Amino acid sequence: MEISSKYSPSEVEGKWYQYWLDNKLFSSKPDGREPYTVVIPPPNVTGVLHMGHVLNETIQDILVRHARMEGKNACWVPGTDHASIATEAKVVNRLAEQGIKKADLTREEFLKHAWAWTEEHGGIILKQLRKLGCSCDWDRTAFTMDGPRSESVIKVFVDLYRKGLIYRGVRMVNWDPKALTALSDEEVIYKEEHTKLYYMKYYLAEAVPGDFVAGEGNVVHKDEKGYYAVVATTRPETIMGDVAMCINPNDPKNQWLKGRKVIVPVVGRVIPVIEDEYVDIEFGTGCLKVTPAHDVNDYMLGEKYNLEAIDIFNDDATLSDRIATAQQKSLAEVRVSDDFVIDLQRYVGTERFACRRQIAEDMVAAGLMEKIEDYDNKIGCSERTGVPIEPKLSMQWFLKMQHMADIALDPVMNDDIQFYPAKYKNTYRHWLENIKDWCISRQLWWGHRIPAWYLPSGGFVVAENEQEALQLAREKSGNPNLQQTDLRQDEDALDTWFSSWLWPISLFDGIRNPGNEEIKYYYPTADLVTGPDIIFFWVARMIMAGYEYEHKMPFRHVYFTGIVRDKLGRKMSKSLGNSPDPLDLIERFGADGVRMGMMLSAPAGNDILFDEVLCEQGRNFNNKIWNAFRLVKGWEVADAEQPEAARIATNWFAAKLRIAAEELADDFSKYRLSEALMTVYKLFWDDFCSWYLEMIKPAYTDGKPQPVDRTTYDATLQFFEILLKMLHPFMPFITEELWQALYDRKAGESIMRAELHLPAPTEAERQLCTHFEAVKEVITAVRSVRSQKNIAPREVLTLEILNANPLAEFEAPIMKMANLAAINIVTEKSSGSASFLVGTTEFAIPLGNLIDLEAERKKLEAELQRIEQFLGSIEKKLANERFVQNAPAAVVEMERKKKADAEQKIASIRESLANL
RNA sequence: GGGCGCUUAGCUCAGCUGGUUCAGAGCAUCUGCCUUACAAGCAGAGGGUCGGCGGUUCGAAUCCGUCAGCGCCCACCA
Repeated sequence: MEISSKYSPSEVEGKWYQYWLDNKLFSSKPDGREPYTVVIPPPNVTGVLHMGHVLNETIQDILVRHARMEGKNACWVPGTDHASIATEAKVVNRLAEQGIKKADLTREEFLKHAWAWTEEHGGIILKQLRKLGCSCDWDRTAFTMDGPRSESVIKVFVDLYRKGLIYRGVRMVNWDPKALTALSDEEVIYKEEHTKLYYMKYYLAEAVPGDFVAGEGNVVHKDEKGYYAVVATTRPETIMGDVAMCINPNDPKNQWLKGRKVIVPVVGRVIPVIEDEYVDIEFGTGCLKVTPAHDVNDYMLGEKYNLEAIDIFNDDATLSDRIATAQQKSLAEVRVSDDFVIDLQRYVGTERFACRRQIAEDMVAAGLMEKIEDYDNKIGCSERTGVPIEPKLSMQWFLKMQHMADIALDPVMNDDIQFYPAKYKNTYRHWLENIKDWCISRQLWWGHRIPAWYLPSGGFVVAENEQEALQLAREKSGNPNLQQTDLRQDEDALDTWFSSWLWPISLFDGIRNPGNEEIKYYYPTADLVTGPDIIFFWVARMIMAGYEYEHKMPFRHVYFTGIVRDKLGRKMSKSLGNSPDPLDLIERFGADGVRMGMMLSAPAGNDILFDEVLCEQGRNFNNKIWNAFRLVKGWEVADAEQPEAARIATNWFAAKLRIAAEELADDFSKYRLSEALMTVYKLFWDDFCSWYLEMIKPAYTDGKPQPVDRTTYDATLQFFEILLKMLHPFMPFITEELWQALYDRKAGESIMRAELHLPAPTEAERQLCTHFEAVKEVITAVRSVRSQKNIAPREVLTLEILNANPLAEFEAPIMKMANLAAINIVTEKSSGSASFLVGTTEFAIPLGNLIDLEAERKKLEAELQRIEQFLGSIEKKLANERFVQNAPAAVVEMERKKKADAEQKIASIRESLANL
């Protein structure tokens, strides 16, 4: 049979994926087996596959396929996330391209567009996962906004509301002025920015009799317009909302300001100087402007001192006309000199940053600005839209988190739920111990609408549906004639994570249908694979929901992946253009090659420096496997006696497989998947191909290959099958292709469902492998001599062993692999031979006049020096009485043996030198 | 400002409770080979004062302290 020497993934991958689908090999139903459940971290429904997904999904598929081959009932549930803010933003942009403004649409019209978009793009990513080989149970594909999931979300909202854990209130929230919605604290990312620090003059409102007495550390400012305090701020535009100035009562510089009133520059409002130890004496001038509507801390001060909050912005962060109204009002109360006032009307409607520039300019012109300095500052920005968030007072829905934190902390700290790597336990604890209530409402349409209905008479009811709402509303209002149309449902949607936190439960319908067969069987899930960036957004909250609704952990292990970076360590991004298209990579290297490339560089929790050459390595490995298969299947088989070398090789490799299986199991149990892959990689390439196959390869006589004996052949096919099984979780396609071709298989059979159980290695097998390492050393040493002396591999040599051969039982493979004519035990080496040591045994290869005596002497002398040095250090150690007394006997014994060995080696090298 | 982590070969990383001749792996590099499975390959080789300093110990890549560099997370300094 003629098979290409190159493996061609594109020809087999599609075929086998379809085969798996056709035979329902991914599907799972509850049965008597141990379940192994994984729920996919649902990608955004409109997203496309990127390298981060490739990493994440490959890991999950490896775990799932591995569990399946262990005989577990593996169930990997796929699905997508509606990603409310991201998707809504995309839809808004798309509509804008068509000249449609969201504001011009009704909610219903907008949602129609959003669903159309979702249907158009939704699921693309799931199709792409198939190319990667993901073995998800596609019949279970879910969407966070499909029927069952939406009902679950609403049910949970109502339940938590009735438990008193959800409340509605006016709070300072993170406002995204682009998306026009509130965000949770977790959705705000802080960015370092170069800004300015503006020092503004707040003149005293009252005339002061005489001069202030300097001293007492008072720092007093005065100019022709009078005395003034200086306030430093990064946001001069917010002075329009100033209602107080605050100093630290212990600040010596500002004692003179105690009890005074000052004039807000530009605005002309007269405000009190209040005192609070919150103010940092060291920062700026120690004077803080208080703007309760636009700063979280100021808001707290406002509450404490009962100050008015003047909201100066519209929702889109343009200046509201309230600033002008407020100015007129305050000027009507206390008239101040025009020197300090500018009509605020001119700022109404301007954008916040334009306004900042303008007001700073105006203040400089009016002499109200002391100075402006450069300043580095951290600015909170919206995770989704990127624009700086605006702290804003608004009415929102919140979930009380203390109770949730209480039930979610212990299980992680005491390892009921295990994190890999464990360092994230700290991060997790810190967040839970400083938990804040979760703002769950979003001013968006794309999402689960909050199930609250407002009554015409005021107040609201929370219910699972309109009928129930109406009934509750009638009871609450005491008006039995109340109609559906009298009720107005809350316009807001819920935070996306308010649905994803239920994912491990809602996928098995555990919320709507508690205690059903599926939830009982599949929950808790086994492993969650996700990035540490969503540990708070998602992981922590799933744990909370898990304990609240199932009273059990949602998953037993969490595997945190790293971030995929390029080989220079930069994050992959569209703008850098350093993010390869996974489908293109699959095209070029095959899915198996890409999977391997990804895994070779992916220890849990460390960032992954992705380099295409790793995929190349994966492709090369596929090719190696392919060619090993070609070799083995190309052999003719005969009923002949098994050659000695093959017999030994077979025993050795059988032992080697068991030891490797043990290592693999250990790697898997610790989620060290890269190591596991490397273990199989070396097992296949080095041990199987370079050693085993070479040892059993039938000889050629008369230019024709001899047939292989049946015993060896059968063993080899078995080994090959085991190797394929070990490789299958990592490289599903090529292993299926070859597994199918290795033996005759029944229709519908698959390596996917083949089980892999190897017995633990026996002590004798371990010994065998240890001895065999010495065999390899001898063979390598002979080859090395060949290489140094330029002796062709096909030229037959003789090997001499001084005194006795400790590897006597391995003569056959040594002769074959080193291409020797004979192995002779000698008491004295032939003159003119190249010698080497393995262990304490001396070997020599007679080379006649090929030998370069001088070079040989140099080599031996170098070796002698090295060993003498080594001996010296050991002797010193053994001469140290404290070592001999304190170290464990075994360690001392080992040192004595090292000494004896070294002495023996020195003796034999000296002898060789003498013989030269 | 707090917390966590990292620093071992040219690159990416192993090295678990200090002691098996412990300084390792893969890739890359160098040398020689188109040897009848595979040149996307075969055989062989070179390469590191384990970030610096100090300490504990009979013994330190491993434990402790400290310094330097890098990274991540959290935090209301305007």
